[in-house]
Amino acid sequence: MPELPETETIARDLDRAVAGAVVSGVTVTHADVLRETTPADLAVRLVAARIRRSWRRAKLIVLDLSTAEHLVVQPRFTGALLVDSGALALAERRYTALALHFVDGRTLHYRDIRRLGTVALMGPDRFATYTAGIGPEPLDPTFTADALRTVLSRSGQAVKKVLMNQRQVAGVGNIYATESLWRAGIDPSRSARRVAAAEAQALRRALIDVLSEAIEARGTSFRDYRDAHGERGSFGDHLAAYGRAGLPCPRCQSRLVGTHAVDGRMTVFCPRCQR
DNA sequence: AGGGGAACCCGTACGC
DNA sequence: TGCGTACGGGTTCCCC
Repeated sequence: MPELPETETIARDLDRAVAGAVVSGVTVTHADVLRETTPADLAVRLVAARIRRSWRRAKLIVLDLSTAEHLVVQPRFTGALLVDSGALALAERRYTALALHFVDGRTLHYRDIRRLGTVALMGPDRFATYTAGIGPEPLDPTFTADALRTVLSRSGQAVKKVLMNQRQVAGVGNIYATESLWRAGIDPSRSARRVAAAEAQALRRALIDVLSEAIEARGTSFRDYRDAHGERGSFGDHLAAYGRAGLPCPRCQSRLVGTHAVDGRMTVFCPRCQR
């Protein structure tokens, strides 16, 4: 389940690997991952295009093309982008849904075991509209405490749910919402608009710190996540709350509680130091 | 507006 | 051993 740090890791690795590569062909083996395009249309629009760069927006990997179009990959749970220079094992290619072949002989696989992930091809206008609907990037300088407070004040929903809503804040999912709320000492179920200014400031700090540290660690490998080299991230060793229900809170030693009460998603928090 | 539920998909875990 | 079924998980969409 790649969130912001995992997606950032993939996008950076991919940028090093395939920026400048020119597409020579496209193979679609599972068309159901495609959005806003078809296999035939994809081939027409991608062949001869050069990949300008690979970057991240929210939990999306965006490949900018020389045609001014954008290939937008949303890996969801099991999606992965793997660069094959000829050494990729057959088992790794088994779940390829889409492959871009490059003039230099390499292949970029979009592999997705459960195929809930998506790949869309968007023109510049469509891409602009699409990204305009996504909330601010937490690591952007414009994501100030005031900006976060404005977002939170607009909703009476649980603060954790608001953090995870991509229209409100970009790139934050269950792991990093859980961790940042633990660090900020805020109960995940508390109404967003009841988060005070000082708390919003602490929450902003916690989000930025947690996400930055996780990028440094190349992400958290829970279940299937692997980076573009097939490697795991190491931030899992630093999680204080996520996945630790029943274990002692690292801050106050109280027993961490796991609940599905917020948005039907597993939430772990410390009932003593998160209020 | 906000809440609930379904759909998307298939490996994994489990029951028999 | 094998077959059948429930489950999870982020996002979107639909309905109340």
